[in-house]
Amino acid sequence: MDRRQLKTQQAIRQAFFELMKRKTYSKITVQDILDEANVGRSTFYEHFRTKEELLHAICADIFSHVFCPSLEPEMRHDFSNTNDFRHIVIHMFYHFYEDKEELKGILGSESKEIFVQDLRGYLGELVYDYVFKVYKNAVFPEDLLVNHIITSLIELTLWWIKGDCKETPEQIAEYYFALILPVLSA
Amino acid sequence: MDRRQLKTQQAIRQAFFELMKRKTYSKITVQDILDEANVGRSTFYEHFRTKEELLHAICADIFSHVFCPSLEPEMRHDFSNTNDFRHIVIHMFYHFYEDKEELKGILGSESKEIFVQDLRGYLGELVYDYVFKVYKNAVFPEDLLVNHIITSLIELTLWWIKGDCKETPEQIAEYYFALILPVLSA
DNA sequence: CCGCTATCGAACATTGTATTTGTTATATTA
DNA sequence: TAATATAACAAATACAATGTTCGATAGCGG
Repeated sequence: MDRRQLKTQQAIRQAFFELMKRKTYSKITVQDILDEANVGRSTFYEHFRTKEELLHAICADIFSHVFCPSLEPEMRHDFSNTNDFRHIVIHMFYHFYEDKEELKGILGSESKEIFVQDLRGYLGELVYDYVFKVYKNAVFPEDLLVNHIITSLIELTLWWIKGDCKETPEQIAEYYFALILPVLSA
Repeated sequence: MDRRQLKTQQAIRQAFFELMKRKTYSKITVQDILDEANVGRSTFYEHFRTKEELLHAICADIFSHVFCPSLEPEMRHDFSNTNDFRHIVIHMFYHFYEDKEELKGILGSESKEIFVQDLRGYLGELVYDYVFKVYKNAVFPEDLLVNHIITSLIELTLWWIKGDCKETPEQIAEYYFALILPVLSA
């Protein structure tokens, strides 16, 4: 990739994070980003169609580390050992901890919704596969249960990051399974 | 209140709901509302400072029925009998069922966030009081638990309405407590 | 070194918000 | 029912932000 493109991509992303320390997502204008990143107007629009597309790209960056397929080939699509899912969750929390500062910005404003929406996408299949290895009873409708398991994970994440990640990733994972396992084995 | 004011208030609210059947919240412009409601521009701004303020007002309308203080004086601030909270929840689902159509519109677009935010406000104290009548163990941090109980209620509501309220209010309430009671008495 | 292309920046069209102003219509109350 | 208050209205306007276009310039890779 052309160095120039790379440079502006980085400049824009960095500017975005910088601005997020000071302003709320919806208050940040494209112009703000251009000024902060020292990038021409038309250049920005050659890279991203809208401000929202930029945010999606940034989320994708984050998730590409979190849900990296290559790093954990053996723990995918095999939940015969229930611990695999536990490992993935812990792994996720570790990565979120690394991106703590950026995430605090994103989750502290309207951008939260987009982040959550994207995260839901990634967790969807994953949780679905998991739940039906563990879940035996037919107390709940399938999708209600899956929705609750996903939602609980997401909301716990939000709570954790909002509170500045005081607990360790392992501790948070413990909390998570303490919240959902009683339901799965009701 | 002046009949004229009442009339425009109703016209605006009704126009809003009508538009929500066709468009997403963020796609609805003030102009759309003016046209649909047959109301002058300046008139609108004499009633609401912004479109968002209108939405808050509409949410307040809905919640005023749901969390009506006068209707249930005996079941407030007394959770010595745990069933009181159960009744409030069922009562809530009943009202949401009545407002089903409107809620589907609101929850089906960006307006969801504002609705949820407002609902959180109403549920906050209520759930807090409830949880610590029931909860005995010190497995979770207080606010984590409260957050989870509130969130689960909200997300279950969203799931239910999105799915067109196929279950009865009582049924949904059952699901809710089946989701949270195992956690509270872990 | 040459050709390709990314960047620049200014201008522009567009859309939407919110305010202001003066006029008209409709309530309330005396 | 007449007088007073005030709500509704239309039109004009300021303003803020988005997204597009275009010709010139500078930097990259082969």
